[in-house]
Amino acid sequence: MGQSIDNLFLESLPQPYRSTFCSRLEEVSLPAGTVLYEAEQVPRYAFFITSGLASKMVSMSDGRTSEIGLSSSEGVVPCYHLLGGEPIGPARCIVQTRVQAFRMPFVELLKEVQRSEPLRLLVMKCAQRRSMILSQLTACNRLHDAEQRLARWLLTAHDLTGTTSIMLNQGLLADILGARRTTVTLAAGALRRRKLISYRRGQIEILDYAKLKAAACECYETVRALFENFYG
Amino acid sequence: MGQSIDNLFLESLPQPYRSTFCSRLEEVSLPAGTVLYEAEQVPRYAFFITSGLASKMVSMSDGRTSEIGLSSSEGVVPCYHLLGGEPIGPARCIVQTRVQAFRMPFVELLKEVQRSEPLRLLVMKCAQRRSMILSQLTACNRLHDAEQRLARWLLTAHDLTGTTSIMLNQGLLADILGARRTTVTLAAGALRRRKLISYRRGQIEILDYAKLKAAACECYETVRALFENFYG
DNA sequence: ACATATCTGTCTGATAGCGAACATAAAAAT
DNA sequence: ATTTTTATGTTCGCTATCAGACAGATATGT
Repeated sequence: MGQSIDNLFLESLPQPYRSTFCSRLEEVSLPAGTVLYEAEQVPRYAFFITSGLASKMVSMSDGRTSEIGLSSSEGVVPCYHLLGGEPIGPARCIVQTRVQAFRMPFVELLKEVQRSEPLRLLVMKCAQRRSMILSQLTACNRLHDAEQRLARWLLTAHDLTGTTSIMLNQGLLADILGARRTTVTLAAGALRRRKLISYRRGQIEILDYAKLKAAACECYETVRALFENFYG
Repeated sequence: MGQSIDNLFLESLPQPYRSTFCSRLEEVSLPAGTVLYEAEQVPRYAFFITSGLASKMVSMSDGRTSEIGLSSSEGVVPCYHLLGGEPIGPARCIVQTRVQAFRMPFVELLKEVQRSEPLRLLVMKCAQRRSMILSQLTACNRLHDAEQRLARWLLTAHDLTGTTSIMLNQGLLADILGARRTTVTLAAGALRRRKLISYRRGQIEILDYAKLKAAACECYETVRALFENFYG
């Protein structure tokens, strides 16, 4: 029953606080395209995703975009907005594949983070991990080519969702990778020819995890390692 | 008299805590090339820079590098290592132009961050700002060309140090921008031809701030705005 | 003044990716 | 079944950057 694994952030809150906290959450199901928060705005809600994928995206004035982070059931969205400074950042967060999540009004969570030490400790740890991932991806975006980055993204998405099948077309992948759609077509075509993946009209299938990892840049492994033993 | 402005982080600690805290700091002067902390290692010291520039760099296994953050007197180095998770990240920090700083053993500061609320609040705010900068630069590295990024970097360095003159040769700029040295030569040459900058053997001068800003990508302004009114 | 090290400029061929246009194929709507 | 929409594949010329080599210029040390 690969359905609805719980959220790791919520799961690692200590009892009995966890139960109290969770009773204040509302469960929602959000289709692809839903905006979880906008750039340059205070988020309305914070989300604890239990399944699906959401991307944090930065858009430039010419309309080009690049993903700066991928979220699923591993933490809280938004994350660094909760650290006590102005909760307004340059990125927006958008659902890529239908998300199940628990949500709470953002300002309510912000207050709770100030009030509750266990909650604050977790938020800080998650923000730290997110920063380290961002560090690696900043360099990755500069130094690695489209095929390597596509392989890295697919592997990360696989790890986050626990499935080998990802519903996402090449146009959206282009937005994520900060490349042209035709560049994604070429990169995906190359991976398919080598039988590392298959796909058809928005459904991508990972066929050979080991070889796909070899095709990805080292950034995949660097980021993956940051998730090991994270919640003690 | 343009010497040694104070560190903004330290300055915004509330009294009398500030005096107590600062009495535990040791002043150091560190030449270009000094490593403030290594990748994949627990930092030995935390630094509160009062003048000079230090770059956080990520290196790939092929030896290519990219800067992921630039630090001067605006905060604390390292920053996100202080958030309570494992204080080991993918980046190293290296002095680019001689740094004056106050330092404290890293683990000592880590304990103090847990103990002192005003200190913790500041660290969290700084980590949040650093994350937002990282977000923008992740996309910038993907979407903008070498000349735009060079202009952005020079302007940011100018803002951080308060000088129009930066001591740095093109080889180091190439490491920072994640490009070849010849690419930097071309980009710098183009900016010089347009009289936005001048340089000779490692000394870069900003000649026309406004035009240089126009030559830079929007990321410069986005990042700069994150520093406005930051410390209340 | 000279030798040496370092920094900068330039050239070459090769490649990745852009930007735009258009063709084909597969799903969805009627 | 036919039409419409959407996703994918392909081509083309163009540009930025890579990767490597080498020459010239400017500091620095003696």
